[in-house]
Amino acid sequence: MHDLNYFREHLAQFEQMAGGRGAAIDFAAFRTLDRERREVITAVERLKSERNRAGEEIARRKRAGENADSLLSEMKGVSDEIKQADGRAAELDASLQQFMLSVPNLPHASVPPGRDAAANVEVRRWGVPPQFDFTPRPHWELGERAGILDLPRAAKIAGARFSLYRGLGARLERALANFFLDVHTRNGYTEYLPPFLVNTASLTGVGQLPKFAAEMFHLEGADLWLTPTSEVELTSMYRDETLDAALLPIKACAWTACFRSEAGAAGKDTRGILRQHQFQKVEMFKFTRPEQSYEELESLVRDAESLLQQLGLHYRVVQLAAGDMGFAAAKTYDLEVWLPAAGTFREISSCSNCEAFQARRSAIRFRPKGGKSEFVHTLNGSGLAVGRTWLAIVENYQRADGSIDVPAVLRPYMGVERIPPEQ
RNA sequence: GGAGGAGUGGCCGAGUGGUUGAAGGCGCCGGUCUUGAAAACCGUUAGACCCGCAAGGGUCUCGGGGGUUCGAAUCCCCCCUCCUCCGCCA
Repeated sequence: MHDLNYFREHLAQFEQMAGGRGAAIDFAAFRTLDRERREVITAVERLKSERNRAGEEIARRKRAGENADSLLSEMKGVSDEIKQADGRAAELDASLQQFMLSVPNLPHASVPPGRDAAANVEVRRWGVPPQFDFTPRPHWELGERAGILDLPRAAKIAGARFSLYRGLGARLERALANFFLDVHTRNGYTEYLPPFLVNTASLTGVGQLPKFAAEMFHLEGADLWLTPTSEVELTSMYRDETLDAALLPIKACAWTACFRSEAGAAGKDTRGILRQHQFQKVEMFKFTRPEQSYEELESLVRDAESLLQQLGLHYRVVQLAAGDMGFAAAKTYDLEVWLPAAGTFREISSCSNCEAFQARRSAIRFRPKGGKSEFVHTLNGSGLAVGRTWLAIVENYQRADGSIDVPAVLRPYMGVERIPPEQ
């Protein structure tokens, strides 16, 4: 969310941004609403000021044993007026709030313009694609043959877009999560294990609500949703707090399951486990001072990259264009890993600086030495999506016989050097 | 799930309808003193919003929401959170 005064004074800039992002925002409605709201507030505050003054006078007269009946009956009328105007002000306030909550973040000056992924810019590449003297198989074939992934039975348990890992497949998933967390904690990120269910206030604070309710699972009869990403939990743990400035930047990481309804994704990536209703992710998160957030974004990306490098997976870093970024992000880098069966790069991590957008919604501040409190900047990045790393390893490390080599860094976690072709 | 208790400013803690945005203490920040520091003393110390070029003025906020009243931290109703005991449970 944006600062109301800033928004009002820079409307042209926001109108331009909305055009660039393809966001439909009714600026005319805002102007009307904003004007009316301020008129009503000004009027009601004048009445309240009058009431407060009269209240003091009534108290004074009563103490002095004088009669205050005339003032009392006069104020009765004023009080009714206030009640009415206050109701109207509350309505307008709520409408304005809803409007402001639906305005996406402004892209940083370094973000390439463009409405969609076609305008994204490749920043760098690492490694080379593995060479095969056979046709590489997709992970669902390899997984099924090796007995480490059972999608038909997952469908029996829960339905399409759910997975059931088995044996060394389950172990690989667990090994990856442990490996990621071990690296992050060595790099100074504090490990958290948060709730997987989150409330409406938390989702609103990060920008997931009110606009993206359809992309999540909601519990019946409770104000709880299945978390779509632990970015929600890690942001919200400090909601309504003023952080100790000396502690910034604060670095956190967490392993959680993530749940997405993938509404509107029908027909996309239906084979395999690339796009699931439930997947695991290790998230990296930072709370920083405003002046250091872009520097911290670069190091966040490098922290994510180092995981792929240690795993020996070929990848590229892509900077997202304005129109391809998430609602809350001011600048985003995606890490895309090479998938040999499809012969394409696919997203495995997304690292964003949200600047003060989430901090303002969530009221997360810090106080500079001797100064007024300010909003922190929040950054998040996957480090990494575990399920997608799983399938990247299976595909990139496959051998002709259908067995899968275990990357060296994972062997201590796996206890084996290779996943055999049949189990 | 049942019974009881509690939620006040960065923290502790007063306050049961009328200069209480809130005593007092602690902490923090600034200053005086000091070669420096400590101590002592003085001062400051939340956020949001509205009017205003500004200076400044005003409104709201005592877990959240609603109500009673000219006026509510103080009275009433609903909800939330925490604590204790019971039940249940991994």
